[in-house]
Amino acid sequence: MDFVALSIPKLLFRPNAGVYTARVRARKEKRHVLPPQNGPVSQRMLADYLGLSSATISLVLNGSPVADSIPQKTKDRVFAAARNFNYRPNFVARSLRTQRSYMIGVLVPEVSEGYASAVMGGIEDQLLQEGYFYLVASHRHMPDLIEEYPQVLQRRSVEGLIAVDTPWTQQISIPVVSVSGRGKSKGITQIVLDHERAAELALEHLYHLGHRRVAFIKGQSFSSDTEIRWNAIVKAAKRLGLEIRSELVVQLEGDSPSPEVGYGVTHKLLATREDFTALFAFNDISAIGSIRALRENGYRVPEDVSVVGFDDIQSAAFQNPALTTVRQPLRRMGRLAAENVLSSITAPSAHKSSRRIMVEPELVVRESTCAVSTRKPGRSRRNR
Amino acid sequence: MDFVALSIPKLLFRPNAGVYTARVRARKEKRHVLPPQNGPVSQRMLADYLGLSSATISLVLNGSPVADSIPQKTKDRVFAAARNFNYRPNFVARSLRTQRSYMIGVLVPEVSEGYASAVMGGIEDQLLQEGYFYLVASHRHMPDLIEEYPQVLQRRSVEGLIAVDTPWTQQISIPVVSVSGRGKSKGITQIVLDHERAAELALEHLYHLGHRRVAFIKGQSFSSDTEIRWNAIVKAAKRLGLEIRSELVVQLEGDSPSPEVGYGVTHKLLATREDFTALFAFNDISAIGSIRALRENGYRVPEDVSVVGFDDIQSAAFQNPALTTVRQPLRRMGRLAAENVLSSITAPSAHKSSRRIMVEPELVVRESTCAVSTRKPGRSRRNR
DNA sequence: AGGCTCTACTAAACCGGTTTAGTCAACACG
DNA sequence: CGTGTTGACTAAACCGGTTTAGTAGAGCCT
Repeated sequence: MDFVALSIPKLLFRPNAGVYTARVRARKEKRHVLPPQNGPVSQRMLADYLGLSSATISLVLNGSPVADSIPQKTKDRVFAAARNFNYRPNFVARSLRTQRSYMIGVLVPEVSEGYASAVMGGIEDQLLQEGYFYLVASHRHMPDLIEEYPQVLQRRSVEGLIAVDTPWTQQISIPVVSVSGRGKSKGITQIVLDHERAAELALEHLYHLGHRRVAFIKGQSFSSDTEIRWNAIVKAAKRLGLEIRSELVVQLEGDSPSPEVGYGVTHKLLATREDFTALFAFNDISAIGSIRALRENGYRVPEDVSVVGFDDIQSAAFQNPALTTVRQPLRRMGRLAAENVLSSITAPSAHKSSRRIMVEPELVVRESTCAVSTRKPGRSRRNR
Repeated sequence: MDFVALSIPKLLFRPNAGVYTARVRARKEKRHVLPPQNGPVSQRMLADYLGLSSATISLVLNGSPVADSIPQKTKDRVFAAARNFNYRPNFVARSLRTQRSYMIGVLVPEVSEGYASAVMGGIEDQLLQEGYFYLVASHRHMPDLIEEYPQVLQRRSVEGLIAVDTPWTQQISIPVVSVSGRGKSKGITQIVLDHERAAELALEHLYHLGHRRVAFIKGQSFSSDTEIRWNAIVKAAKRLGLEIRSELVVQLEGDSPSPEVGYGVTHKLLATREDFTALFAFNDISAIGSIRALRENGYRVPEDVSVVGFDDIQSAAFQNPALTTVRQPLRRMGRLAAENVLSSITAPSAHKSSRRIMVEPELVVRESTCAVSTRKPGRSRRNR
């Protein structure tokens, strides 16, 4: 009784109570009203036009099993009207109800950088194919942004995250896949290069060419690959019996994405007047800078010093000399990352534990390496 | 009367009529229920906890003027609860109601390409700063994708579009800004390089160095800059009194983003055995390929042939020789594009007509150009 | 006692779909 | 004649906010 008492006022206070009833009446009278032409066509307009309910439209258009009992004739009317009026379901409304956004967040240090954009290319290939889009945020290695963006993206209702070359420490409730990131957190899937194999490829190549005094350029401390790659190098060198002399190891510094960083550090290396016949750079960018520094100091590449890069960026093949380098299959890594977030989203039970997916590097031999020259002492003499 | 008759059944058929009434009662009894811990906190949970309505929460948190009459004490309670329970409004729900997505669509030929990713860097800078995100789609110059993606993005409720290096013919109801695209459609804003100035800078530089026989590499026919840049070159050449000999003009072909395309076309040029002392390439990528081809044919760069590139991509400075090139301020163009979509969105009345915003190029002189050598005949002899 | 103004809030419509639990008429069966 | 069953469809809850129109109650005036 008080149920009625409480509820009746609701009726009276309804600003446009009755409009729906009117609509039903219109429907019953088979008044097929053409929707007035303003903005996009909604499901409701279609329903009114056809003298059906919006529920029916939804069921039919989505091919729901509930619509099995609806005769083909009616379905055809719905399909025809949808096509004629160019009906497009409102994505936001659907997202709200289904709790699906079909969006992935992508975290990168910087979009305009070759490494990240190559990976993004692969991510895109895969995602768009599966009907997903992605939101990108670049943190430029700033810790507070690395902390904040995952939250912001999650608030934007992304269903998963891909972190490229980004250290990851957070716990988050959506699937995360990292591409060559320092992953400490459990529960995230990592796509990593087989660094041991990469180091092996490069060092074996140099070793077989007769190089014994090899200099190294380590990556910047903030780069997530620096440590793991260095450890792999140490291991591979030990296996080959190649001595790593600390005087021949320098480290990149600074956040510039230009070869400048490799250039400076190589000058520093040369200033020590230590002897070496080969140089293994952290990446192609720094290798390019190194070559320039070597040249300016009177060394020929590869005759006096062989140089090996890493990554195989686009311009590596068109340097002078063309760079010998260890290729990371960046595009494939991006694609793998996308595949894995998607499968974690659609089958949340599987892949819940930390997984590591290794991809194999490839040595691309071009012109920046050659066998240790027999007239090597000549170079040495010139140097001292 | 029949109004009541029609409406009463609605009450009776309500599956869970009464739950709301119960909630109101709870509120009145000041039962501050802790929201059960599952998933993110909703506005409703906050409302129940505080014994207020969700409307109040919304009004207070959004600083609506309607909330002016609400005492500070109540507001503080709301703020405190929101903070304590880490309340984050559901973005999708808000989008649905306000019809704002704070998302922009970005159309590019290919994400992993240097040109597009540089522009995207600028777009991102600006958008993220203003609280917007963007969805990227790459069409790889495929006409059907160029047609389709704008629709798909619009269905995804983007509030504006930025088309980078993409021909644009459609009419669309949201603001569009193109960056160096062939824009035929009215109503879109274009960010374009001052190509006349660019051609002038490059040709004047070569002319003043004494070059009179200049070869040209035109862009691929699908690239939106090709035509306009070529016209600018023709115009600038005429002004300088520099003859453009059709035997010295070749055109890039194929969609490869590598210097390969410039390499092949330069070989073809050399095969004609026509004489030239300088080469103006369509972009840095093709200039790099050209230099390689020239070298392989025994020409020194810049002593025998000066080469000018276009764009000033990252690796241009670290080529050997470092490339002289016309710099496009790509990042700034991206930022401008973003600024302009945003202002079209927030002030739809202004900027409704087609606007063109020109940005100025800059000549970056490095090592790939020099004055025509006095021993130029020597080169010629060697060639024939 | 009735009317008016304020203050402090709330009900409920609304955004535009999806989905569950029904309804209702017609027919079949015992 | 009552009782299932089925075919065709719909009401309304729901997603989680925003926003408009309105209410209840207190204080003041006359």
